[in-house]
Amino acid sequence: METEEVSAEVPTEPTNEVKEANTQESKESTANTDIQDYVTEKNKEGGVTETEGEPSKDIDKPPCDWLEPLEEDCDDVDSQSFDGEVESLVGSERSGSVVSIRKTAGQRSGRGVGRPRKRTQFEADEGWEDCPSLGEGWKRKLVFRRSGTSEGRSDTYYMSPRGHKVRSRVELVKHVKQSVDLTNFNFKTGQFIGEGLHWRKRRKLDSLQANSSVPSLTDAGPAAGSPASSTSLSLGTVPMSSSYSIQKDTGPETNTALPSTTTYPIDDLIEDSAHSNPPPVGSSVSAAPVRTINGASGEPQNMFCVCEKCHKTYTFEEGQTMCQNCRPEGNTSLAIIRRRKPYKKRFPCGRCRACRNTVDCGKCVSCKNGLLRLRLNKNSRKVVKCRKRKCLHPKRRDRVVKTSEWQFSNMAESLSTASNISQPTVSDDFEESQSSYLQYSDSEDLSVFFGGNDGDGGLDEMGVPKVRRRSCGKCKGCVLRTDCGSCDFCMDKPKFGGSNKKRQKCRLRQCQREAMKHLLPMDEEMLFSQGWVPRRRPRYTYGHNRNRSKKLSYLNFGVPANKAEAYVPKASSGVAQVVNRDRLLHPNFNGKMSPQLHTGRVEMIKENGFQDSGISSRALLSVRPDVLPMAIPINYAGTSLREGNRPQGSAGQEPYQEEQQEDVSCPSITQIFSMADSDPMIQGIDSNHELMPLLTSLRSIVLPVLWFCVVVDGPRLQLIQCSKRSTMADTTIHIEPSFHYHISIQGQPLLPTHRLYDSHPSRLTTTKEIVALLEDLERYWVCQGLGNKNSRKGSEAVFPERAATCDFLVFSETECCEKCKALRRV
DNA sequence: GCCAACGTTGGC
DNA sequence: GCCAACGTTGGC
Repeated sequence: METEEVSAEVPTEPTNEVKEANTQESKESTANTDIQDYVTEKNKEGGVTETEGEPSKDIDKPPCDWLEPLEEDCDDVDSQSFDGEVESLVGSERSGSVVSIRKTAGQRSGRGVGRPRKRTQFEADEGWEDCPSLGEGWKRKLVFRRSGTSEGRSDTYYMSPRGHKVRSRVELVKHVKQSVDLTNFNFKTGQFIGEGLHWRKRRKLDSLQANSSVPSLTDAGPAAGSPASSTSLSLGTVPMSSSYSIQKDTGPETNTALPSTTTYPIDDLIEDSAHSNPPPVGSSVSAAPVRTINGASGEPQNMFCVCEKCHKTYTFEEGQTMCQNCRPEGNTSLAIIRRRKPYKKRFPCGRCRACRNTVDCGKCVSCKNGLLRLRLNKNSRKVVKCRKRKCLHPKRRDRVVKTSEWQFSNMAESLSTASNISQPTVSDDFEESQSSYLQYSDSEDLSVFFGGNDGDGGLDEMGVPKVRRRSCGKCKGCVLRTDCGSCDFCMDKPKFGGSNKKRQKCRLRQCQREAMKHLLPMDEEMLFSQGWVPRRRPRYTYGHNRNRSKKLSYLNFGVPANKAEAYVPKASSGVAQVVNRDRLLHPNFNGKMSPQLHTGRVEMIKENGFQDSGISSRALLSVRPDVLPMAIPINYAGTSLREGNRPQGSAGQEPYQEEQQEDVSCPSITQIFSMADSDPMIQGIDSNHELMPLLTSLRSIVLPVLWFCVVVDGPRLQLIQCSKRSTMADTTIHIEPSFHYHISIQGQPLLPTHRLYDSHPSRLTTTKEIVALLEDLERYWVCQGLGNKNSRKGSEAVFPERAATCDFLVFSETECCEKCKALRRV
């Protein structure tokens, strides 16, 4: 049977690509041969054997309702791996890419290979090929994903002549907009339209809203199985067993599944049906569901579909997925559409008059039909929704979630009196009906802060996908709209020059309330009200840990052992503990704990400086042992818990150490407040030295982020910004015994004429004055000097060329000081 | 136990 | 299509 391809005209896809592709057919016969070779191999790898004229075995599989949430097998097995193959052919490295894929597939089969850790394919130097379309020096690279459901898919990267790696079209535009117009540039292929063959982009069906079609091996049609069709391009895609496949029929009705068909999202069909006139050929929008691409006139021809049940072809009828023989009664297009649009499903608001109505009217069409149905079949369980009870203000899922968040936010304000929290008001009817989602959503959101469930795979017990619940929307982190740009998660972001591996939210913007649930409930509010916030969002544990209790399943929101410093964000207003990896491994910690366990534990921030050590001690006791804030000891010089920091109300209780040791199942920290007694940095200063009280005070408070006080020869105190990611990196405040001070930046003194000195006393005698100075310093950053050639790159230290009278410190919104600016103009 | 890596989803 | 970032997995 001769089969011709049907254009999968999807909105936004220019059909001139299609035409162009046809004109290029003969030129690309070699490419098609390559495709055939590769697809044949892919088929073998995938265990799929498909011969010309024979139906794919996949076709015989139960239909995959592609308007339902897809199971992975529905599209992954074929489409995703094949997708990468097509992309490889699209690019300039046609043959090479195919080979690379094969290698990848082979590697994949081996156990223990796994994805690269230390160096990703993107980072690897090999595989880059010249991309002359963008200009000299530009390189392009295809990276094939090698794991999970995206295995075989490819990402396209570019590297500028300067070595900057570009991961998206947007980034690319930023780089070349001065010199190259990318309007007609195909990011995937690395070519401009008109340069060569342009395959129609494949698009994944990851969302029904995306109006995408599902590629499959059968999509390889011309390349994979049919030499006869090698002269045509498969531009459409087909799900393995589409319920809505359409093809141009060139032969008699047959029970043979065609090697290539084209599918259309139902939504497209709905929209298409609304158009009376098809768009002109070449327009980017398809107004009708079926168009031939090779009909000379461009006029639609008779279209046929494959019945999803018997796989016979039948004349296309809008909204129908089966032939007339298989079509059940009442199988109207609208019925299908309504049933298969889960992502647009709306939920009753639960508040309107209709929702509150608990009694069926008995008069509306729905009620009458329901009664009739009951008469005909008393066992019928079909729920009939009285039209008088149909929600007047249905909400989309996300709106429902927001509602619940709003409810929580208001409730959260009265956290201290948890008994005041009222349950969401929903009508009985609402609860009884299918609309329990709202209630679920509310309770689920509340559970975030009151010991809710976790780690159950993204679905609740009712099969409803969980919403993302890591944001209360009210806390300081949630309210913050700008990334700090300096935490590790920010540094990972492409916009900050990162490689997008971590893909996590800025640490400063992570929900504080969400994290607080990892503390003992009785103290959550107290800790939070006192400004304690975990530094890192909690981890969920799955897999072999999934049987652990929910509480214990949260094990860590600390910092990796080797990145403790980097994890502390810049925060002008925040006050944080200093984290020092080595000090966290102080022998005073329980010897049973591994270094990794130690440093991977919790780090806490105190948002506001505090003097009341009792608060902090109480907080410490409140934290579960396995989430103890490791940074605390550093700031508690010479003040052990037993010596006076016993929490309020704890008189008569067992000593802290013993209390901790009771819990043998969790790591414990003993004598945590005594470690500073042996601090070698303190040993260098006489206990009667005038700086000692100030040092002790500084150690007993929480300094701004990564400022740390040390004693140096003199003796004198130095407050050092320890984070090299801070704008104040390598900045030191030197406090002399006379309490006079000066500031140095990168070893250079900040001139006494600097404005910073004006707003602070000439002597720093109290912690308050010091903290004020530190916080003031955080408003500045280091002058970038004369040029930007050495401007900030990641976390590297910057030593730009400067004016002799450089101010060194300029407000962070200013690039350089006036002196350097003047020199720049010269 | 831990986390880097990345698939995935939803917003825009 | 891009982006942010949540959720999960597999290797160490």
